[in-house]
Amino acid sequence: MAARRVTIIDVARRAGVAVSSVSSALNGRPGVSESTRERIVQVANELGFVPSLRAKSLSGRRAFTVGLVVHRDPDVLELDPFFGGFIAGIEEAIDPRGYALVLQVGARGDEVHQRYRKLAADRRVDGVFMVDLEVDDPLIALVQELQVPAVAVNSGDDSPLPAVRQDANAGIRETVQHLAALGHRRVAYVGGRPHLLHSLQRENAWRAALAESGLTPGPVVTGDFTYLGGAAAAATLLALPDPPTAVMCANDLSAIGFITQAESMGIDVPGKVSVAGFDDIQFGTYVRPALTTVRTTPRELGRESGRMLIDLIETGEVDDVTVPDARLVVRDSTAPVPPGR
Amino acid sequence: MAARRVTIIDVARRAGVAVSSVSSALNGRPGVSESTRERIVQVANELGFVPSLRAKSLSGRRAFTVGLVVHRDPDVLELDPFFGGFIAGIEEAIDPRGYALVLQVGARGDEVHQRYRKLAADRRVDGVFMVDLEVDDPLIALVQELQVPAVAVNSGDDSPLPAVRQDANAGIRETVQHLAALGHRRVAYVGGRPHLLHSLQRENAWRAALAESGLTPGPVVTGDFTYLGGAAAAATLLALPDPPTAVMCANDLSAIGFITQAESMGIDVPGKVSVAGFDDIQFGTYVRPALTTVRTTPRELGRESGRMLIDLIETGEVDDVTVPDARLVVRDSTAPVPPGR
DNA sequence: TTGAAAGCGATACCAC
DNA sequence: GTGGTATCGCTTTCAA
Repeated sequence: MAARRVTIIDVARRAGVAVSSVSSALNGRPGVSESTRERIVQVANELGFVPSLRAKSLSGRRAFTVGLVVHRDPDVLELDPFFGGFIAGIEEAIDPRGYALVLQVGARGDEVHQRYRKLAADRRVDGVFMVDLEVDDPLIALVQELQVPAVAVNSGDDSPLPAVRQDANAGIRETVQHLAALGHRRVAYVGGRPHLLHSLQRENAWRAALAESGLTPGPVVTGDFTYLGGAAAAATLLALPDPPTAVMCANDLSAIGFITQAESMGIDVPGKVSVAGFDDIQFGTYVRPALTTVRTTPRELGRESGRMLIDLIETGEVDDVTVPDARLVVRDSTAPVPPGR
Repeated sequence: MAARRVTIIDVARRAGVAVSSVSSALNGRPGVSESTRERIVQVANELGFVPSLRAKSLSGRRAFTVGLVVHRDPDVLELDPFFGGFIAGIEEAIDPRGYALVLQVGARGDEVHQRYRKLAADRRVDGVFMVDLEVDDPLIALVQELQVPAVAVNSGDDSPLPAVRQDANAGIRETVQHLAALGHRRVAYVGGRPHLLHSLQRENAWRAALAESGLTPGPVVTGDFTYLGGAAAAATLLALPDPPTAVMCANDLSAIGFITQAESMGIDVPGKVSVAGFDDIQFGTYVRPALTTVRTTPRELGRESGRMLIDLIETGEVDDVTVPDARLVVRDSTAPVPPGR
């Protein structure tokens, strides 16, 4: 049988002080002389006192827990480069501060709503991360209604929620400039799931960058961030009477799908068409040709999000944060425009 | 400002009964007449009463939370086919029963130990999942010492912990039989990280299956479950004076690495060498040739693990469970042995 | 500065 | 059956 837990009362008794003094001493609150504090700390260590999280939660009205609801199909999750790093980053930030992460997965929209409602009703978490935000996402209104502290990841500039962002613009601009410098004038775009905010952001960045380079947008295919979507886009774009000489894809997975499809159509990459991705997944370094892409840093995003959320929970306010830009990584899937095009 | 929470006292007052009766009524405990129970439930609904999880935790000595500590590098996680499905499965099982999952990530061994210790000291979770078990894993002793209920996933047959297993034997036997039927006599093996229990299990299964088919084991390369490891194994095995005509890899990722390396050495797959993987990751269906592999079902494992862990927490004992066997999926990376070999 | 006592919101035991 | 109350282990007022 487990020995009875050492409680704050044991510490108080042993140190010959009141429990309130122990509490103040151990939580660094004022109201105890330095000498008693030292004695209390000493005794607490001797006794191996660990304050009960449950009791703290009940009396302190905090769960010391934050939540992440992943609105995605588990199968999609398998190929997702974001969450592993993001979660690791969150952990780095919250663990030292005594918080833990509750993770929930749900594919369907209504399901996700229910998760948030339940999380809030149970007061299981003190705050939540909002990722994969959609345009006019109803979840934003939901967490506001629920009064749950929340930080948004890569939300729009007009986010009503505190936000941490990694700007895609810089990386995409670099990519477009890189392609332009290689002589490409007809640059197509393979988008991601259109209602997702970051799909829009990326596409807008692409348009803006083209304009800056004095180019007009090439054909655009609406994709879905999947391998198969990228392959389908290749089938469409490369069958065009005047096919693009370069393609920017909304993520690496679709870029890889695009490349595979192109090659199976006998169209060489990057000989006939240059392809660039976005994310910098590991597979991008393994495929042939190795993928030119924009490197994002989910771990930094997670770390900053975690820090922000806890600051928000504990102080009630935080400033938005921007992590260093996503940057272009040039590999082998982009090359000078073929002669005669 | 958030309205004051509706408590059990409010419900009791409104229903004109004692709080203890409300508690009994709402938790389906005996000791209340059917009529008062109905009235209480009615009132609770009217008032929108949601019992406080925090108070329940403190008085009921349960956190209604279970933990998963992932002993892995976040970068590796990115390509891992297991956790997405596994976590989704856990959730399916625990959410309806009122539990949530705390996820922690840690790469270094001592770090992981500390996580478990902290989880236990804080009593943050009521139980934990043990995955990626190593041979003579010290974590098993740790959770026993810590007295934390735990279920082991794919542990050895002599596990001191309740376990849920998916047998790799059947699938690997099928694979070997498939290769044997194609005429292969010289079947190599590319292993996984050697101290991991499931690496051993898979290699043993391979040996046993070969023996059953009357074949002697081909060359074995110790891998590490990575793409690069698979590629390195190909470089080694295919440079042998008498190279194998077929290779079984400990997982799909290394199989894909193997294939890529083989082809870059000008050795056709499956023309010159057949390659089979293990896991059935999505990429396996995208690569050319599409990968012959053994399909595992992490989601089922998660679901059963979740169910078991909660049963264990609530009843103190459970029986081991075996989910349906991993099965062979034949695609294009395996073919008849080339003539003359 | 220190200590006593009132919450926090349930569960569970024990009278009646 | 039902109602009162001690208990879980802290935090936080408020007197002394």
